Amino acid sequence: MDVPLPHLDRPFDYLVPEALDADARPGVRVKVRFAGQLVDGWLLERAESSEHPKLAYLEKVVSPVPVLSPEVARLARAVADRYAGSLADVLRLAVPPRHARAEKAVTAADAPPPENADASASADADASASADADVDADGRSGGRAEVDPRGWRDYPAGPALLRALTDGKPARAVWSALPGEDWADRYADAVAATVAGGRGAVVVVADARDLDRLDAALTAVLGAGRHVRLTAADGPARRYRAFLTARTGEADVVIGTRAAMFAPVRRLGLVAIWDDGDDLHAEPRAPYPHARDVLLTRAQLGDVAALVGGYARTAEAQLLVETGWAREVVADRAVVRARTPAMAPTGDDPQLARDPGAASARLPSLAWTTARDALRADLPVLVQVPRRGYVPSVACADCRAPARCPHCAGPLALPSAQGTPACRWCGRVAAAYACPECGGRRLRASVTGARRTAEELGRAFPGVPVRTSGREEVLAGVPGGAGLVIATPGAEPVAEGGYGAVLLLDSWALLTRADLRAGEEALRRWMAAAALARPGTAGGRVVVVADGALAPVQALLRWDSAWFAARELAERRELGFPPAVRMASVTGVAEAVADLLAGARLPGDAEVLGPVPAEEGRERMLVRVPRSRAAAMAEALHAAAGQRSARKAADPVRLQVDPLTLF
DNA sequence: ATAATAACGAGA
DNA sequence: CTCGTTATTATC
Repeated sequence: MDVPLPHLDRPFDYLVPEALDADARPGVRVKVRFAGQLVDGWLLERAESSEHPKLAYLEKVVSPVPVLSPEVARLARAVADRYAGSLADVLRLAVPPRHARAEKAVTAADAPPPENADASASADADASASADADVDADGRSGGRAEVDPRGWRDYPAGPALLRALTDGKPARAVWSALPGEDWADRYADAVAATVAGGRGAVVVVADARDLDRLDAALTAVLGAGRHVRLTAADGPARRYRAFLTARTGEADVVIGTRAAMFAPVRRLGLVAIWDDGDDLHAEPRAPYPHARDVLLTRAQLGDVAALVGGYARTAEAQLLVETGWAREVVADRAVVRARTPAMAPTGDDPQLARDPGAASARLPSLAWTTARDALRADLPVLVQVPRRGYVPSVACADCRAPARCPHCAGPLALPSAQGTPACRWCGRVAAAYACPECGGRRLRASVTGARRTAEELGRAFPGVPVRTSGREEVLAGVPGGAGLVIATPGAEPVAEGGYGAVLLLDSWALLTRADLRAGEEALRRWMAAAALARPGTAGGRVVVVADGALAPVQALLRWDSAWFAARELAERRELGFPPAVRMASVTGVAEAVADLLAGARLPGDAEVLGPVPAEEGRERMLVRVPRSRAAAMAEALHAAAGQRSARKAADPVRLQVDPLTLF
């Protein structure tokens, strides 16, 4: 039933009229009369009989295409259960809205497949045997030919991973990519290995740029037509068309943003996610599932291999490794050292005054000389700056001159509305700030975006082309010669041949966020930028403007995010934070939150924490349980939400399991 | 949303 | 004890 009310989150029985018998197959959309009105619904299964005494008839089959595959139906139920949500909410995410014209175009070409094509949904031998027969009949797969592991040879466990994929084994890997790694090529290899074994794949990336890169890499390996892109950004018609192409089995490799995480794929053999720490992987609509968890659930349910990769490792990925659920795929230290650019932290800057160029660019002198040297060697330089509006820097309230750190001339910023200003570069607190221009002591928030930084740097390095890549315009790549590239995190273009220097200027903004993931996120963004530099042996250098003693900075310098992730996970165990435990947040007006929690039959060892202030007028309570009680907690909260919705409680309450931000 | 149904209380 | 009204709950 396509109604989001949690107390109606269960199947209902209907009679199938003679006229609809042929079309009324599991997986089709239907309309039924429910409580007097016509509502949309899903036909989940056909049955001979019903417990229910008085059944109504199915009103209509919206379309005979069984868009909901058995595997996805099962997955959606599991995801709803994990996230204390309703099946209807998950199905809204899993099956894109119908587009009649697109449907006509696709189904005219080929008829929907017989149900036994969904071999991945069941582990039964008959289904997989017939699946193998299909492959040979298709002539699409040349048996079990081994795929060239190419760049995977740099990782001792890499070739074995590809072999396992080709052999159809449910291998599970957490991959830490080397700096300079062409991750898209490696993912294309993994998909090719899966396809060589006669199975399909789903790969999820964070944004359109990563998707384009993966698309190109896959086209190079598989050719066109074997894979399909599925992303909400393509619009309803193309999205539905891509969805149907996968559903009919015409394409058995689906790549996309998180809209693709539920994509129906015939004989699914591999689910993969790149850069699982990117917060774009968290679905903002109820029940707020995370792409990584949806894919891992899929792997778990379906005897499917899983690949979780990134330059940086998340605490969640670390947990997979530590529990033995997945194996890590990492390079040997010697290889890491050979590939890593030369890295140096810089905070204190006693030489600032002696470098007029650095002063005018408002850069610490090590950063400035590093950039200068790279430009002289005719190599591009990447400067990573905070996203506009991310953490506002401040200016004098009287004369509007930007407030600069008295010590290193870095921009000052206000960590919170009433906090004292602190330097974004060296972190020093400027308690007794006085404007050097007019002597004013009052500050106002201002924003120095990428464009402004670009202007300043352009003046410091005259004659050098300056490009910016940020929210408005994201560059995919830049040429190899001398040039400055100013980019916000996540928008760093790839440079031909690699950058000669990468300057990471936003350390303060990243590290001082009041967020559980601040350190992890900083490291992730730094590594993503540093990965674009040449190896140290080829002149690549990275300067991070931050205290070299900080753990995330240490992890960057050693290119060891596994170490950092282990540390991070240990800390979260100690503090009792996810992913070491399972948490849920309950958000709403105070009475509603209290009402829901009062009605929830939580497991005995559940802790209720809070309230934490949320958006205006709301409050937020956190429920914490050991991971072994996760299912019970989700069930209890979902049931309590059901009770409330059944008695039509006025104020809505938002339930989020493992929310991305806790404070 | 709306109908069935349980709960309740006033009047006979 | 019944009838009429109101809260509750299920909705195939």
